[in-house]
Amino acid sequence: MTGETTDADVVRPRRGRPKQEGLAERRREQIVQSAYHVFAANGYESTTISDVARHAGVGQGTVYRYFESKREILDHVFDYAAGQFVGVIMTDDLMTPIDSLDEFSDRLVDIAKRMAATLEEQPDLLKLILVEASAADAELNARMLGLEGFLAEAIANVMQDGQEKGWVRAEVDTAMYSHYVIALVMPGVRHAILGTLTPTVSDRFATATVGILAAALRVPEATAS
Amino acid sequence: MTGETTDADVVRPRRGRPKQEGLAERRREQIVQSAYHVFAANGYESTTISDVARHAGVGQGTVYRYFESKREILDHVFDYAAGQFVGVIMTDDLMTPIDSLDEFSDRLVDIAKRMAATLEEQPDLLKLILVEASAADAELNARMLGLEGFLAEAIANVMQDGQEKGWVRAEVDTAMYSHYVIALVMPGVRHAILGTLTPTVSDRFATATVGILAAALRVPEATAS
Amino acid sequence: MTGETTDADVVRPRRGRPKQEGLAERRREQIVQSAYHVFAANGYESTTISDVARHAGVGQGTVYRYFESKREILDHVFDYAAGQFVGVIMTDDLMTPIDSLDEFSDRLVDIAKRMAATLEEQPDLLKLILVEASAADAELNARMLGLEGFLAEAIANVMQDGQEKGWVRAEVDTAMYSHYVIALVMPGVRHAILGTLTPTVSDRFATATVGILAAALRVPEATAS
Amino acid sequence: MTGETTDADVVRPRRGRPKQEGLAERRREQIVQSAYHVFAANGYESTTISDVARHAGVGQGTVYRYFESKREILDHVFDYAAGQFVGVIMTDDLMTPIDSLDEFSDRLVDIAKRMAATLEEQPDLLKLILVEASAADAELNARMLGLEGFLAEAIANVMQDGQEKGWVRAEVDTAMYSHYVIALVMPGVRHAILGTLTPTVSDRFATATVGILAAALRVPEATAS
DNA sequence: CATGAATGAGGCTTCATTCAT
DNA sequence: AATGAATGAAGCCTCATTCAT
Repeated sequence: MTGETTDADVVRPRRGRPKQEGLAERRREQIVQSAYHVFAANGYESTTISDVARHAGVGQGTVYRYFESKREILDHVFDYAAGQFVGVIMTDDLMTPIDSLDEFSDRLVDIAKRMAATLEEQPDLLKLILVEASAADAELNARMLGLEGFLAEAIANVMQDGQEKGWVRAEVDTAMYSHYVIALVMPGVRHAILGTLTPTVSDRFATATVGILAAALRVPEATAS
Repeated sequence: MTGETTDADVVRPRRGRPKQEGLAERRREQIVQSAYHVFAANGYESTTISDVARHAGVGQGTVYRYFESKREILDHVFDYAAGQFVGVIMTDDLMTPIDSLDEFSDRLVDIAKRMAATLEEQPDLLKLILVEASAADAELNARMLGLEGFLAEAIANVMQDGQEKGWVRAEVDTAMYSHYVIALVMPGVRHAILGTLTPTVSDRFATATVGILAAALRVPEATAS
Repeated sequence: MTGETTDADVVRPRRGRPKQEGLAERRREQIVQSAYHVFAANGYESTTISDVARHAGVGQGTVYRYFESKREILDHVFDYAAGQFVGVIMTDDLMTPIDSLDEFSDRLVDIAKRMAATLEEQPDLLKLILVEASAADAELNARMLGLEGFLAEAIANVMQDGQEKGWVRAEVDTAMYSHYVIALVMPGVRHAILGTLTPTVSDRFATATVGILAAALRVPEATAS
Repeated sequence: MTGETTDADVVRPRRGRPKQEGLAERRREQIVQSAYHVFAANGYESTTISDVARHAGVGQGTVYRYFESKREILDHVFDYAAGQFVGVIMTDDLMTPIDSLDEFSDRLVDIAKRMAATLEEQPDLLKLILVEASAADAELNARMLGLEGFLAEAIANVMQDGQEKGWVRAEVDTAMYSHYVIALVMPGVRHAILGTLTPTVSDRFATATVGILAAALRVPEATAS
């Protein structure tokens, strides 16, 4: 109120506990990751905030300092999981052009391997994306579809490029087939989620997936001719 | 559990009028069907017993005369939905032998059409089987996989027969591919669940599915050589 | 119970526990009264639903079978208290015409006595109306003012009648004074609320209230002369 | 931190710079005033310490350096409000003797005007004293009554003096009537609290209040005689 | 001193399940 | 057999208060 406060009072130069920039973000991540695990383990509805807090090693109240509601946490968990998922698939080498069906197959197998590896470490990743997301909520479901659409789009581009380059049959409905590429990965993915994936079985899945895809896309051997 | 509870009350061994033997069964079905609808509409967790009872036109207490718990109802709902689902697919003509890839394709398209029709009437059918079942519970999830395995088995048989008859490539890993047949149906199914299935789109899905499958199974044109 | 339940099922003739018409209303009253007591004793905010339920001798869940929320209970409690309050004041004899200031005073004293008696039995009555209502909520506050306005209106009517009949000074602003009649009752009321009202003190309040009012309304002595 | 926490730390007996002795007191006032505003705006129970701190422009923790508990703040807020309230009424000129009923009336109108002016600036003042105080707590309620008693006492003195000087009827029970003076101010006050006080209405209130009071106190015109 | 992060007790509310009629 | 009333456990969320920095 009065002027004679020497200088301070107005500038309020770092008084009190320093605000620890970044703490908030770290806490959010910490909580989201914990939520990710317990949601995946028990399902969203069956998980209590208490569970999340305990797993994160914080009090329940703390959770609410960083998220408005349980539902908001799920949103972030989905983003987190989707981010990881996409991260596994979308690597730089994905962007390099593909010039033959074999390359495409290799690339797919590559991705599949990476995914398998990731899923081995984080078996919950897809359960969360696939199951919890669809069960939770129409809105989240839509976002999941968005993610799928995004992937399909990328795949469709590759296939179109392949058509131009001649290693994909011209008749292929790329917009459709892209979704089928994803669908063809699912059987393997599901087993991975369930944890029943020995290397042998994994190979069979890879072979089958690639075999079917190759057959579907391959330009008919200029038979006879 | 078993009958010998002195005075019964549990089994009520036909004393007096046998009552309508089927009455109890009818009530159960009535409740299961109601639960099926409301579970599919709102999800298992978000549905209250009250909702089920109201939809069934009975009191909540009555529900508990026929089912031990909410969870048990879900079991039965799953069975109900699975039964309907299988019923659509497993018709007599499925049992008739298949002698060519075209026949196989036709048969698939046939099934797909029947499924599409069913889903149009009962859009919740698959949502329940696919989404609610997996979200609810490990045990139910296992049963869902069992159902899938059962279907895959049937398909594998057909394909093996096809190999013997020569209209399926010998290299095909039938045990695996059968799962992929199911996987290839999924993109269309998902759209059906979401209700975004115009006839045109439906056709594209059918063409794609059958196209891919045919390519995958087809015996290479007597490459002559 | 009725004989021929042969087919019925449509008419559903009193099956199950008879719905006990009136039970709901009784329970509501029971809960409202309990709430009335505990709210008055501890204040609305400091009272828990558990308190209300315990006082009513029911489970907390039961409370929510009859009221949507704690706030809704308060509404009903207010109505209940206001009803009782008005009931004490608005008796038949209040409607009989008044022909002199003395009669008016007597009538007021009468009401005051009845109120004092009521307050002795239910010391919380006014605390609830006056204090809790105003503290709780703008809306409830408005309703309280409405009640006051209603009373004032009645009093104003009597005074206007008195002006016509000549026992109230013509200069009196009846619309205003009516509120003051209520205001003049308040000192006594407050003491009653606080429970510090011996008969002697009560008399002094009555005398003072009536004395002031009489002086305010009285037509100047036989101005004639 | 510092080693010599021996005893000090609490009193901090002027070591080094005496600090600004009044600083603590200023902080307290600052917080009390903020609390006063938010309590009045939202009610005591609905206000959080966070609200108070934010309004005061300090951290929540800081609040607890100056007050033991939320409740203690309310105490001080009450004192603050009461102090302001009394300050408006108890001015020097109040102490000057009063020699006639007219003077008394004038004085009352004067006070009323000052109060009206104050309430216009600080509409929350009385809401806090009247409503929040009574709702919060028996102890605070008692203090409120104490305040009222204090005012009544002062008024009673004036009236007694008036009796001696002859401008107040001898029959007047001054100890009682003093409370009624306050009561008669209430209708106007309430409207002021509610903010529904146009100048016209204000005049009517003033006229009515003074009119009633004058009638009640006035020595009967030594009629005839 | 000041601060904001952390916390856990506790409140309101929902709902699966039991039970008297 | 059927019903709806009753219940209490449990969940989400708020917030007064404590404490490390």
